[in-house]
Amino acid sequence: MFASVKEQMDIIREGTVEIIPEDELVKKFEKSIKKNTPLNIKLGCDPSRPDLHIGHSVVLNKLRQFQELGHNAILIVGDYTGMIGDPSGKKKTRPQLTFEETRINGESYFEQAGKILDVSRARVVYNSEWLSKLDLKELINLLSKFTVQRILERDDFTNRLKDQTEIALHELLYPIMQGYDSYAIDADVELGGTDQKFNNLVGRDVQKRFGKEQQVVITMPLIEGTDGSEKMSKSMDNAIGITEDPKDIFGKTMSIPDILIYKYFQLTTKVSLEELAEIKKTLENSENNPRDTKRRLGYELVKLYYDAETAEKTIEEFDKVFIKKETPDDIPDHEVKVDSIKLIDLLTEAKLSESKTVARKLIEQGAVSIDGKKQSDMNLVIDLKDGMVFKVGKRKFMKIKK
RNA sequence: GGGUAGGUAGCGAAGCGGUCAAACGCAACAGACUGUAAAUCUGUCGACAAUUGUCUUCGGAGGUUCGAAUCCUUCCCUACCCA
Repeated sequence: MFASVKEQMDIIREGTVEIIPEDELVKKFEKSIKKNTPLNIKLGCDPSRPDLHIGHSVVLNKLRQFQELGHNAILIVGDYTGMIGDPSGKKKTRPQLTFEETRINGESYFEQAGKILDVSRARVVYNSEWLSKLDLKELINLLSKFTVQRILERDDFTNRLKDQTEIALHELLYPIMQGYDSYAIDADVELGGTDQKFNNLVGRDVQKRFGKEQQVVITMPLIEGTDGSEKMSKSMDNAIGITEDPKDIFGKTMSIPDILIYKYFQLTTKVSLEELAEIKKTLENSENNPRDTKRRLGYELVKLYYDAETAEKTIEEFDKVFIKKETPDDIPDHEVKVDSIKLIDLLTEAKLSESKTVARKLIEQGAVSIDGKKQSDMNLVIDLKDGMVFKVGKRKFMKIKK
């Protein structure tokens, strides 16, 4: 049984940037109710970057809503395109994946998405299934339905032409291949970030050219990463991974700029609309410390990807280390076999610093302490004792184990 | 195929024979401060050794020179214009 069209629309519309076109979605819902068949909701996944971060969760959350409304979630792993290798980086050609890698990554993607989706009711397909069967004749037929101008309209390409960065020929085919995926699985709706708008619209074109019903494209906002300016991505090193340690999820959340707090709540957590309104009010009142709201955000995220208990513990640890500046409970051990060692050698060996030179600089800057006592002698030789606690910077700790 | 402009540290970008381990910006790291791993300010930011030293870096390989990121040869790569 499906909910009413209005109910479904209200839920789906929430948080989206665009629904193209909205009236077609209404019609699709109507038809689905009348025929009592679920809609196919497509989401493409990139198997070259199998680590999901909370930026991906925005779109996955929307997909989950569709699931909850009784529709089919279809995850498409772009293994075929992954095997060809997408050199979308500026200079580096992306390493081409082997067949095995795409499978492993695909599975890992699926597993991670399971933290958000109901995977037992989701379908995963690999696009090699149909793309590898296209022969040149069919490919040419497919390509003949598009013009260079149409493909170059895409912002990315336009900008790259302007910036004089290379565009590999096959990159031009990507949108068409992705569009072909929609045709192959009979997608009714395709979800994606706003950056995928163009690609997803091409899906509509492909379906139309081949005489199929066109999909509705729903775009979701992209969120900025922890640096607050660039879109969250692993390559920008500003992402919060959903499989990261609770303390990293929490800590990284605490490092986002204050202005992003609301957006994160809205797009990456499951808090209700009422709570959202309350959070907004809290943030607008300058008497409140944004830190406290941010801390709640971190709590919500840890709770989402772990559980409430872990979230409580994480918050306690954070307070202890960063607000009260105490030593955390859980410190990694470093096993030593010798009785004494130079401090700089120890720090390097234990990976608390990258090199001895860096270790020296850290000591010079007063970043190193042993059992709470700041060390300033870079030639210091330490007599190692079991249980000694070393601290480097604000968050690197190590306990000696003999 | 012809022409032009380029390839510099994590990225962007100066330098165009010695004073270059290489300006500057961003990122990163550290310190101070702070209601936060926000913001702001200060510092560090190739490696090794130590108190002004040594070694490896400026697309690759050779060469010229007392001395090269800087000049020459050659190769590889990229963008743009022309065909």
